Amino acid sequence: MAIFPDGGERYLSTDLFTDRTQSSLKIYNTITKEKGAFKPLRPDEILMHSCGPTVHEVPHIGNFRRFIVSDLIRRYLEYQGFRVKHVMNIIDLDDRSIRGAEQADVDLATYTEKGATVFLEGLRALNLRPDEEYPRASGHFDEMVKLVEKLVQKGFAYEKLRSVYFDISKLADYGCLSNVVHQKGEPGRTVDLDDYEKDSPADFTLLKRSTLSELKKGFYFKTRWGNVRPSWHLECATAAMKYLGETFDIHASGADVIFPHCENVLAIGRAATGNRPANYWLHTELVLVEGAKMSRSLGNAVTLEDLDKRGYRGREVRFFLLGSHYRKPLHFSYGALETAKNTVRKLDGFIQRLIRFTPGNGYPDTDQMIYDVKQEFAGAMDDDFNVSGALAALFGFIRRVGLPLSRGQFSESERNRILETVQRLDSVLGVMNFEEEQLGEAARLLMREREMRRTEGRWEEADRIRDRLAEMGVEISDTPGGMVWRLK
RNA sequence: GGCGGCAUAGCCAAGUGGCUAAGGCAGCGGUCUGCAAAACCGUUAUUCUCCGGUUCAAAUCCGGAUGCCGCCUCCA
Repeated sequence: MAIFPDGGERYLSTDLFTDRTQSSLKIYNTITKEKGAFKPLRPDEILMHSCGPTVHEVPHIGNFRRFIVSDLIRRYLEYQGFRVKHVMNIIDLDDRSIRGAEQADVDLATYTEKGATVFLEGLRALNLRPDEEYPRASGHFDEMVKLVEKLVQKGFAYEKLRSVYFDISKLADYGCLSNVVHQKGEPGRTVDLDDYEKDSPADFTLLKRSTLSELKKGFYFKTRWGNVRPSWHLECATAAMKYLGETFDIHASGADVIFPHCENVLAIGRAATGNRPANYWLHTELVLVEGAKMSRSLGNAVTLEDLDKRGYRGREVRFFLLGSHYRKPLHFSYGALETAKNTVRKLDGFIQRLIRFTPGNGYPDTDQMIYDVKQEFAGAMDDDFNVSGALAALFGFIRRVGLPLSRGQFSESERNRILETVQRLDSVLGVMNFEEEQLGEAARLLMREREMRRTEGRWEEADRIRDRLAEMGVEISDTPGGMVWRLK
């Protein structure tokens, strides 16, 4: 047993102890229905695909949840020392976009621009790490056709009345992701057989014959089968395989689209290459509002803009969407958002106190505390991204640091190590603010004036100045060590 | 009807067989303060929806009940 002068923390956290081939991360895989060890395809780089959004309208925060989860996963893998290549395709070629563009009498690109722009702005507001690029379905039609040709050649797809369908009876184990079993003559409840011209109602669309009005407006692509538009499943499968290759590590999506969408992306990949396109299939649960799925059609959708108007910033929304486990539904309410806001404020206060700290003679437990929080944090995240456990570790650390910090016991280098640790944990969470708050000259003068009034015992005047500072957004507290302030 | 999932304090939430059931928010008590606020200290579930079973031992496993959510091949 070696004894390190600094408690070993710095030594143990170096790369010497990071064996990436032996990652202790466990991930729940929707295909196997169990948590298992994560084994990356390559030693240093993770390839990850997230089903992107449709952009026929402005996204709501329920849409954003799974992107934040993808971001959390990506950040945690990066925290573990992996490089992550993440691809998220933007679906700007779906039926609703086409219908919307038709009705608005504009071309498709114009129609989808707003949704796409607001979506990308949302990613920034919610502090998601940017990808290299965000491929759009509309720019990848040739690749889609090539993929369909391959499926037709291999006998997995057929043309009927100028549409091309995927024949699921040709693929053994179709349904292995969602467990949807196809029984003869017993289609699901919502199947209206009159709407179908496929060989079997269970087959899914790859390329759909364009309607007359779509043809008139020019919303179609020419192929050897006729004038068509692609299906969402084909778009997703094409983008993932183009940017990540035939086999990648992680496919992330929403629990509401396991079937049919992800099942069909999996089917296309397996049919085309003989292998599963992704090894790990993750699905984030939904955001619920008063017990029902948040969706535009139910009229309960809340957008980032709505929340911004009510005074909730991106970091606060991020914390709310991040705060509970991704495989559990998340109940939206303004009360819950208020909780998130208070919690983020508490974190901000802690950071500001660390930044403006009073140096002391040193606190011997510092390195042990740092070692513990990193262990607990990683232990929780390794367990299928247990954010609640990771946050508990963080808050436990903050509590342990709190007393010595309030007494001014930490040395400068200890304070710096604590700050670095919190920064490192936040490289995963992405909810904290490490910029020192600045005070304006006017506020500074008022504070000096108040201090004078207080020493003179003119309490009413001092209180009036405190109120004025509060109006300016500066919160004043009188502590044994003197007046302290922070921004509201 | 089929498939998948959920139920833990006032609210949110971790815990999937064994140490006092994490943590957050809110609340309450205290220290400090001219008053406040912040900070810090302390406190808040003999019990995990209900009933039965297995076990030396169950929030955790099994059976059943109740309530709730998502999906069921158009579209997303």
